Formats: sequence, structure tokens, C-alpha cells
Amino acid sequence: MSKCEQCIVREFSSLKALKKDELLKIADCKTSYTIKKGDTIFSEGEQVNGIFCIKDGVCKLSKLSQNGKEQIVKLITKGELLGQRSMISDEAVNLSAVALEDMEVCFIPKADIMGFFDKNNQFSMNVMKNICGDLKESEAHTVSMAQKTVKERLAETLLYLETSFGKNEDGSLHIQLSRDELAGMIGTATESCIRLLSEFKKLNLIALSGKSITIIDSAKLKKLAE
Amino acid sequence: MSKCEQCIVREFSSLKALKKDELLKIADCKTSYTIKKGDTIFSEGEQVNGIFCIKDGVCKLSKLSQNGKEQIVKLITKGELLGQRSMISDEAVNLSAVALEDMEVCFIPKADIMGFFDKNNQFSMNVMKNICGDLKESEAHTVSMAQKTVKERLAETLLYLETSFGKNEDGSLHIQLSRDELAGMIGTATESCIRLLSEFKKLNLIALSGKSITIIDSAKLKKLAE
DNA sequence: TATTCTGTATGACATATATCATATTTTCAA
DNA sequence: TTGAAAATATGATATATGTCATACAGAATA
Repeated sequence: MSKCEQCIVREFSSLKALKKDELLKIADCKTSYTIKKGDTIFSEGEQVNGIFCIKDGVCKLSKLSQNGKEQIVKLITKGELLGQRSMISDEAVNLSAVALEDMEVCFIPKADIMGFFDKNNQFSMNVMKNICGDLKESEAHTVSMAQKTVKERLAETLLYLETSFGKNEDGSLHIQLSRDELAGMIGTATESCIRLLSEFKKLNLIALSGKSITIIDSAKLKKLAE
Repeated sequence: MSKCEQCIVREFSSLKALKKDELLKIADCKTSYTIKKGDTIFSEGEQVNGIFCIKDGVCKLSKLSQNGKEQIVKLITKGELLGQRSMISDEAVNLSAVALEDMEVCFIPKADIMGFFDKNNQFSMNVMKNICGDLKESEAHTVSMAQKTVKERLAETLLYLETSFGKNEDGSLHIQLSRDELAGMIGTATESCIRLLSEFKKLNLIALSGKSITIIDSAKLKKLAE
């Protein structure tokens, strides 16, 4: 059982407000998991009863629409918490979480976290600010979906992937998404996504090589995204 | 200066957790306003520094997209609080609020509310659950925008307006939105919105008479919305 | 290595939606 | 009331995007 006190990623989430004795307590009741790429952490509608602290890796949070298409709502990465909303609302999760890379996560049961809300106001406030940030982001996302063209959204998304998840040494996007998943992020058909990627390639905005995408002209992409 | 203790709408918001002395305190520092239909309560980017408690009326929360179109993100009505997110995040508001009807609101300064978060855990928890609800709703909204057709969204929105804001005696939707605003809710061009309304009318799903819209066949509308 | 399977790519076409133009109706101030 | 302005309505057309078909490439498996 590793110690939460010494866990670096804790510093990046609401958990940084926890005091020594609180950390000892969750170190005691948490469970560590290794999750393989492609594995499901939880599915829409499940009762989760706790939160996941992401130590390493990235996962997608998605929702199935009535027509059976997967819409990716958000990506979650190292240092973030997963499942806060449903824990606080005391509801089933409204999104499914699936690993995009191998991950290391810790699960902390609800019972062991909820008490902190009463006793540690800084923690409470951190969580609240976090969720407020998510809300603001989500509202901006809704506006993008409603008002922007698919092309604009693709440009926007590629830039987001680069700034949020970084590049490999060769300059290609570090995060690996299938065309299908990329289409699921921008809310379009897979073929349309592929077609637009080809178009961007012809315009020398990006380079494609197998699955990997390299942004060549981020200034022009930014313009395209408006 | 009216007493918050006796205000009925308080029962419908997070404020219901406040105790007698807390209510006396905010009754003392709040300001009541009457807002005329069409008036702006606050604009995107402003520093608001407090929350509005809606005693009566409805307002729209909207965001201008880069192409200059107004996207309505949410409607807020009697009993709800306005401005929680930006107060907690300690940021400028990310949405503009404009009255759709004459309204009565009370403004409570940030300084007089923030203290309750430390002292009254039930209040804290209520606010948190509220924002979590908003987040869940917003995420579902994003998926609708990304995956549904304009027709489906219009059907969905009409039903939402009926269930959330009720009908007049003649059965027409109580809430009065211009075609332009309705288009702004579903994220489409005004002409497209008008055209689809005409189509729904021909299909005998709704009746139109001037600005007012009456839902005739909500079962079929529900099917259309999928 | 051959074989199958899955993901990527592209063409052809259908359709939804935006845009521009122009009536028509309603609202509202002079 | 009258005229002007705004909102609603509808047609014509352009464009973006989805859908279906098919080809091709790379990965997985036998």
C-alpha cells in the first residue's frame, strides 16, 4: 500500500488540501489499479460510489447518443479526479470512462471522502471550484457544437490535443486517437473526419503518417478554428 | 426591506439551508430589483461579485459566438440562483443574462454569502449539488447539439419549454420566445427554425398564432425528438 | 507466409441546413 | 391613423455533411 502523502499527482487536484491525518486515512482505504488501454473504468448508468485519482494515463469520458454513436465529452488525464460529480449528486455516473492508454489509478470509496467535505473547507472549496471550471468548459463546448462547422471544430480539437497532451519527439501529437474517436470528439461522421484530415494535409496544416498526426501550421489552424 | 425569512422562493434554492440568523443577515444586505423584459442583468465578461436570487420571471443565459450569433445556453426562472459559478470561481461571468419577462430579483453581495460556505455545510452541499446538476445537464446538452439534427432539437426544445415553463389557459406555451431566440436555443439559423415550425404545423404537431406556439401532439413530438 | 480483420481513405450521391432574396405580417412610434 | 421598422414567412439556391459503396493499408492470427 503506497503512501498518498508522497504521491506527486495529488498536488494537482483538489486533494492537495488534505492534511496529514486525512492522507493517512485515504492511503489506508484506497485501492490501486492498473488499467490496460481500451479497458472500461466504468459505464454510463453504473453506481460507482467513490472517486478515481488518475496517477498516470489518459481516458475518455463519453456518452452514447440514441442513434448509437459515441460522443466523447471530455478527456481526463494524470492528476485529475474522476467521478466527483456523480459522487456528490449521489447518482449513477452519466458518462462512460475508457482508457486511451495504459493507466494507473487509485479508487477512494465515497464513505472515506465525504466526511472531508464537512471538516476541511479548503478541500470542499477546491472541489467546488473544480466542478465550476468543468461547467464553464462544458458550456463553451456546447456553444462550439451549436455554432461552429465541423471543419472549425476539427481545427480547434487538434490544437486542444496538442496544448493539453503534448507532442512526441518527432512533433506528432502524443495522444493516440483513432479516426473514429476523433470524429466522436468533434461530433461528426468518421468519414467526414477523415476527409477533413486529408484536406488539412493537402493544405499543409498537418502531416499524417499512419495513426499519428503532426500539426505543422498551428497559426493557420488557429485561424481556421476562428 | 422585505424579510428573506418569509420569501417563498427561497425554499426552492440552496438558500433553504440557511438558518434564521443567516437569513436576517442577507435580508439586511440584499438589494431588490425590478427588471423589465429585455433588460440586461449582466453581460459576458463583467465582474458580478454576488448572486441573484430570482423571485419572479424568466431570463436567458447566452453567449455570443465568434460569428456574432447568440447561443442561448440555459433559461433561469423563479426560485433559482444566478451567478453562482462565477462567484465561486472568482471570475468574470461567462454568460450574459437578459430578462425574457418582467422580473423581480434580489442581489446578495459575494462578501455576505461566502462566509456561509465555511459555517453551514448543508448550504455548501446544496450549492455543490446544484452545480453538479447543471454540469450533468450541460454535458447532455453538448451531446444533443453534437449528435441530433435541428429537427430533433427543435422538437426536444418545444417539449422542454412546455414541461419547464407551463402553458397558458389556451394551451399555448407560457414562455414567449422570438423565432430568433428559439433558433438561438437549438443552434440554427432563424429561417431554418421558422421553416421547421411551419413543417411541424403542417404535420399537426403544433399550432402557431402570432408569436404563440401550442403543442398539439406531444407524443409524436417526443418520437421526433427520439 | 498467407489470411482475415479492422481501420483508414476516397468516390458518388442524398440530404440537411445555411444563405440570400423577397413577401407578408405585426409592432410601435410619430 | 399612418408610415416605418422589425419580426415572421417562404422560395431559390449553394454548401456542408451524412450515407453507402468500395478500395486499400496495416495489424493480428493461423
